[in-house]
Amino acid sequence: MSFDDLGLSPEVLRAIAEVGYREPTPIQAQAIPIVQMGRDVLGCAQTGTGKTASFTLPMIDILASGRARARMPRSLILEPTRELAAQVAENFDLYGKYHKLSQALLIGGESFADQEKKLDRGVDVLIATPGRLIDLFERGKILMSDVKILVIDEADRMLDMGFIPDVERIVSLLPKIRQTLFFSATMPPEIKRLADAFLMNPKEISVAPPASPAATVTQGLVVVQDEDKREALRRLLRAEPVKNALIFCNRKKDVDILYRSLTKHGFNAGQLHGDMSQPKRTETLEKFKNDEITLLVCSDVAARGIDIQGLSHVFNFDVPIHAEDYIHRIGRTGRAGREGRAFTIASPYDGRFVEAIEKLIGKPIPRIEIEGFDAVGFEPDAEGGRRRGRRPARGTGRGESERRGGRGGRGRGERSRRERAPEDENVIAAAAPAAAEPAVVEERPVAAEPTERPARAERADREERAGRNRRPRHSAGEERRSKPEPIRHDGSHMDASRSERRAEEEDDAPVLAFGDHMPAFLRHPVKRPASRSESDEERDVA
DNA sequence: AAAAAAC
Repeated sequence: MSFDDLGLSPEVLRAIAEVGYREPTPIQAQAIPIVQMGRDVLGCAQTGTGKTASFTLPMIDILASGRARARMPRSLILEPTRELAAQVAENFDLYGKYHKLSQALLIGGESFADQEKKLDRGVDVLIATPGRLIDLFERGKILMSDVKILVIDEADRMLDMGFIPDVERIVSLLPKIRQTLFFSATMPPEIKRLADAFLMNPKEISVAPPASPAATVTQGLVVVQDEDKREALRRLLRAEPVKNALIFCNRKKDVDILYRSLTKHGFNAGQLHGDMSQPKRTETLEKFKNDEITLLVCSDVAARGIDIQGLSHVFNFDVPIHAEDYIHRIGRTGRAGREGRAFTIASPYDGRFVEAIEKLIGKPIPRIEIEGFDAVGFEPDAEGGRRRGRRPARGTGRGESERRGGRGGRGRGERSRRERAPEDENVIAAAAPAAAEPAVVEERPVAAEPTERPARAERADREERAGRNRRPRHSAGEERRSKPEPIRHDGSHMDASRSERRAEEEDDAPVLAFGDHMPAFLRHPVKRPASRSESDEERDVA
């Protein structure tokens, strides 16, 4: 099967060839002829299957004849997130290179003026998120009466995000006679109902059983104490052959904390979540795609559909609460038949969430071990109910750390190994991966000898920490750390007590006016407003 | 429990 067999125009074929694609993916092979026939499509496909091109390619040819009138777009594509909308727009640029189609990207967070100007000039392709589209419609900037093709992408996600009323409203504004392409990774009853309402005699296309991660993704899961998660992540990052990775957190606040922690530890990281300004979001994603940033800490804004060429790894710093999100997240890697690796860091209280995920994907996620960490199990669900706060009440932290005594994964790693029972062949020795390409973030293997913790290293560790505190805060912190920091390969920082680590974390918070000698009891992070869209700027000021 | 999306 080749693209030449699909009846696409020479112009589109030329654009495809220049991008380097030769063979259509299964969904493209199935959907393109149907779309060309003008039929409705109900596509059940995971992201990463080439879904976007399955509608952009034939749409370009269909729209090639005819011209758009002012404010009357000829086609409309609805996307759940701004990033996805932007990605689809890029797709039209790419494959529509030899056509003169006009397009407009209507998303929030950007100026109205440019979008209105484009609408006035007339657009063949309108790509939008629901909110901004409705806003512009209510301002009288758009007339929907000429829309011939409607695409609803990621319908299940629109449902999750509560966009369905908006979508229904938008669809009610469109002509009844039109072609509709409806895509969803899953088909819960509510989505089926919508599909029935929007589509006429659709051709159903299903390319991968929903809820099954790409077979090319190697998965692993490790359970550690909450307070050890960052350390566990760093070790994984150093042990794995990471080219680039998405690191998912469940909360925006934690995205920010983890991003700063990783940056502090010398990793080349960026962050992406919905409280950031749109320009910053766009810029960060661009940098990640250009490999200027290696690790992107993100919320679920990036969980679905975002297409990053050759993403080597996905890490779940938090277990996703909704099992489907697990599939979406790890589906960012292993795309287009490539290999990908996905690791999940669970806390002892995530048992039931992990269970739900394993039930959904129909198999257990292989447990891995991280050198130097004790194997921790899940707490029974009863206790999970009153999950301990992520940040225990603050004291000086001293008593806590003393009670914990010399906890430190190191020295007890050996013992943990006996826990491995059920599926030894599946155990991924995360700390000593099979020789693949070397890690970008860390070339040397993580310490293998879990025996003694040299006091010298510990002291150096403390001094280093203290030194960092004395160092003036740079405003250009990100640039300063563009290269991984080649320190502490031996995992000596493992034994930092929890209080030390907490202090380290508070170190991230902007501290005003106390200089270096602020008393410890005052070292609380500044309480910030819920919206932290300017967090980067705040940090620079601090 | 949290994320996303309009101002």
